[in-house]
Amino acid sequence: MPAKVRVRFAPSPTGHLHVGGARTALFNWLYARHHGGAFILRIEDTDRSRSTEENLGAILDAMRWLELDWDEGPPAAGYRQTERFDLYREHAQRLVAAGRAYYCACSPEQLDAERKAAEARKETFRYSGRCRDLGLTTGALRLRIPDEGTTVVDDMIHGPVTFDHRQLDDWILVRSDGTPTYNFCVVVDDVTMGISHVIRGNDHLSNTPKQVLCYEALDYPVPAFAHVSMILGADRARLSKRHGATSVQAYREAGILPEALVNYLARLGWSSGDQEIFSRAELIERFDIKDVSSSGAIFDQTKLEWLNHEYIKTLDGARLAAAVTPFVTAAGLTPPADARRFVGMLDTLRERGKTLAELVEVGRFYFERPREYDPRAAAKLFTPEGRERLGALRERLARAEPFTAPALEALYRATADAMTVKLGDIAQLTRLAVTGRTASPPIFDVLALLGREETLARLDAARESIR
RNA sequence: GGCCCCAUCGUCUAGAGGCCCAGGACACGGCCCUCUCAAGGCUGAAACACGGGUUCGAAUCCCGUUGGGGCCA
Repeated sequence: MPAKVRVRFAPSPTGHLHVGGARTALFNWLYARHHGGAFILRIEDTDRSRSTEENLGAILDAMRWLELDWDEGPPAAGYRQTERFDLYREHAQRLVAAGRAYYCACSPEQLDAERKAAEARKETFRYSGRCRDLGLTTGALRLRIPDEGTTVVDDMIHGPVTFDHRQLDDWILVRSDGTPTYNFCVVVDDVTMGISHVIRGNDHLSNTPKQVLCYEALDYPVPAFAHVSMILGADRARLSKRHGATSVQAYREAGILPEALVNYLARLGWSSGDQEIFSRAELIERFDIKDVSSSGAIFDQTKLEWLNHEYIKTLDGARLAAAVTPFVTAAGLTPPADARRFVGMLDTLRERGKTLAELVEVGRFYFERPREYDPRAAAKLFTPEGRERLGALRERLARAEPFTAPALEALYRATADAMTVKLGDIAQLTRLAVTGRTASPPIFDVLALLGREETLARLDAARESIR
């Protein structure tokens, strides 16, 4: 029987949740949910100078927004590295006692000189191991690495990766000031938390043999590893701020739906046949770490927006309304009090905006009267003749019964015939008068949603503007 | 610099020796639909980095080159 699956995501609260981190978290989460295991959240906050509570809060918030719920982790105690120093100290002592680690008193200057000398000889610098058998009791604690042989990391994505011990240093576990190093904390944490599978970014692959040797020195079973490729910018360099938005929060603020971001991130480097859209349940069912690609993937915002649009098009009306409301408010507008009317408006908008923010932009006229009319269209349509037509339309609309889209369309078609003009002529004229623009949802839907009173008021205002 | 990882359309990918003169999706072009804009339907252009092997046969296996990325400094 395979051991119970326990995976973890370990962000540093030195910034917001990066989309690359979010994808790593997602893969861990999916792996846990697929196998009925546990997903653990651990906070790597040993870098006290750059870690803040605000960042931690923002990360937890982003995780919750993505609905990546954790089975263990904050706010429970013991899931922050700053709360675990006793554990690191204890394990360091064990290694010393077992003779697997030793103190090194070499000064930085000495090491530096050796490094320069090695460079001068065109050799790779590697710590000499001078202090190995001195039996020192202070200084930096180093792990004793075998001189010969290799360590093979059997990666679930990359397969076996061999590292020659001659390339590895006796690396430092604890600095001379007593603080444990990152790689050592990670090993101790993963071991003490019973992590079975370490799914993390590709940037950690090179450090893995050092960690494996540390597990072995500690006489602990080595977990399985899966190194996921990194997310790249358009220039194939690691995705960073200079490429634009990188944080989950930024996408949230841009009006991306969490299910769309999850779907996009899952599909970035992972696939299941030709399928593009996956519900969360399908993702959990289909996800297999073995299907994750070993090559880096460029973050394509255009495709994210396409996916977001797909979700916007199919989202339940009430949920869409709830999701859009903060964006309406943020634009300084107010959604209609009548929830059904609001949903009706959104139904005409959802095909026309790829993000929640765009929905508001494209449907702005629903929430406020046009402040101005498209100048080019106005020059063409708001003529004395246009004014007259608007007047005729106004009279008919005042009597239209019922004031519904199909009825209004019939009315307009009859009117066009009576005026011997094309439907488009009076439809565009009306659109400009009511929305101020030349593009909008079907104009009859718009009029019906706005209601008779508002429609007539806007037609009057438009006629007023024609002088 | 040393070590490690990676390499299919512009992008995300399918492909685990013959099903592939390479399939899907985004983006892009055309046509249709149409009160505008969208959405939708149909359709087009677009890739196995290069060079050697192995094999009857290679996008798929091996070696090298080139290019990109990462880690250690």
